[in-house]
Amino acid sequence: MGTTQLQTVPEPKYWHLKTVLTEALDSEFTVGEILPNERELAARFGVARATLRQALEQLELEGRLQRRRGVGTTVAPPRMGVAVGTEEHAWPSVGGDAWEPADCEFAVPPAAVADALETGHGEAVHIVRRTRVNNGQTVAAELLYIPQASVPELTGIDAPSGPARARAVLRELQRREATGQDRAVELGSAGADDAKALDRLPGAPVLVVTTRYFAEGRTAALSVATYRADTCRLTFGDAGGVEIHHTPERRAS
Amino acid sequence: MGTTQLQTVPEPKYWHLKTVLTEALDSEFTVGEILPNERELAARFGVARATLRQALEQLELEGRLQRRRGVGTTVAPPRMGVAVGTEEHAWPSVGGDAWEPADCEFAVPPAAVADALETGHGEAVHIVRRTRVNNGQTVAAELLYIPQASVPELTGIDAPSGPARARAVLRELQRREATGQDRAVELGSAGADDAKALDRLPGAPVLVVTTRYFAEGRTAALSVATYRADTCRLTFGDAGGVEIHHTPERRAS
DNA sequence: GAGTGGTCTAGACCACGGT
DNA sequence: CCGTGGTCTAGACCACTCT
Repeated sequence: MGTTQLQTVPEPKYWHLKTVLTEALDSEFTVGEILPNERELAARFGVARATLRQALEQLELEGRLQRRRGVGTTVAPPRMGVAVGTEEHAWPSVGGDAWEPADCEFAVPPAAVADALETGHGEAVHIVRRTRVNNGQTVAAELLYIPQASVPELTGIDAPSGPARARAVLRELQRREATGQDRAVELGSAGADDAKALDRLPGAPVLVVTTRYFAEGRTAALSVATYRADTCRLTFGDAGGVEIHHTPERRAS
Repeated sequence: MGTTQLQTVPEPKYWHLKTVLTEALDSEFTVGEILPNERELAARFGVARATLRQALEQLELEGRLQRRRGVGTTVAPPRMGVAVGTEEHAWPSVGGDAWEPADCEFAVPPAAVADALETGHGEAVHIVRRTRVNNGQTVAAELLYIPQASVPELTGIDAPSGPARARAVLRELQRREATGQDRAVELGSAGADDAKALDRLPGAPVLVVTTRYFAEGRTAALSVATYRADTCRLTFGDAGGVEIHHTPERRAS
């Protein structure tokens, strides 16, 4: 079966639209430029707005467009590479990339998390919430589950919650030199709280990175981090990750 | 799953619908079970079919449902963990997981690929196409770009194309002991050919894994693999990857 | 042929951002 | 306030799969 498809299959309109728009983006638009609004684009292409939107949704999924209610549709910059799995716990901000502790509580985690942590199902753990900010944009929201056993020397004299508490727990965890292994990536959709943290609408596509941290042979912590799928390219390994662009980009002047 | 009333809340209907359906899936359905058709579901919830479909689309994106035209909507099994980055080139089928060479050609790659390979822009390379089959399902389609310099001893006496040729190129590449590094993962949508290989519709969400292989200090090959985002959870590292389930699943009896 | 999901239309109203 | 994208409706027809 050759790659040439000269079949008489009717290509869906939104698919053809997407192709046309992609070519237009490559040749006639610059990063950050605002597209005509949906009603005008639909009229220009002679399709219903819903059909036009189907094409725009795909392009947004692929990171080519950015749409914001009340503002408009803009041409998105190439996805930013976000390193995963190197020095996740690095405290100092390196190259405009940093984790910012947001909150901490001591509560019972979901059953599935308790299983992975090998703790009892009713057992409370430290739950640290933090966000990852890269070049001014929040690219990820993370929930870190840390059993009390992993931070035994943590006393209760600090603040019971809030960023200060989060910092204290993380500092204690870091003293144990937990190393991340057993990492998994899958597609998900942002929940209400994650969506707010990531400045997206609920249901926005996210890449869910689940990491199990080990220290001294035991599971020291479990991290569930949701990354914006539209703007992020997750990179692994020591180097910066491969970057394959659709087309040599023109830059806004 | 009774007829629940939708309140006049700022929460979108499809979002609430998704929540209700999620709970129903957890409690009242078993893996593989067929849901009522869209028209009936829409009527049962008192919404338009388009709205119902919006909820189903999200659930399919999250890997909870599987929809097939002409068949129906079924409850999807938990995502399968697919190891990435360990023994990608492993020849023998291990545990029902294997790469199957499909084709090979000698052609000029896209400019972006040539850049990553550090070859000239007009220079032809070997392009191997193969698919990854896991437990009977095709979970990934890959394009492997291999410069002639990486397989210098490859002679032209073999078949010029086809699976046999693909096997020969891969064998030669493996002799160089290329190791994968510099890996990146991002969200994409399946093209026409990938969609066909993955048994999905064009535009289906995929996880694009880009890997640069090194041998003797040089870039030996570049791999662009698209994994089905609905059924796959990509796992990294030596172990099997973390598995977080929504809910303790019931099994079809 | 019957039944399913996939595409498409032409409207309407809502929520939000900037003025 | 206006203009934007987001949600929603009630239809219609098409492509596909199974029997």
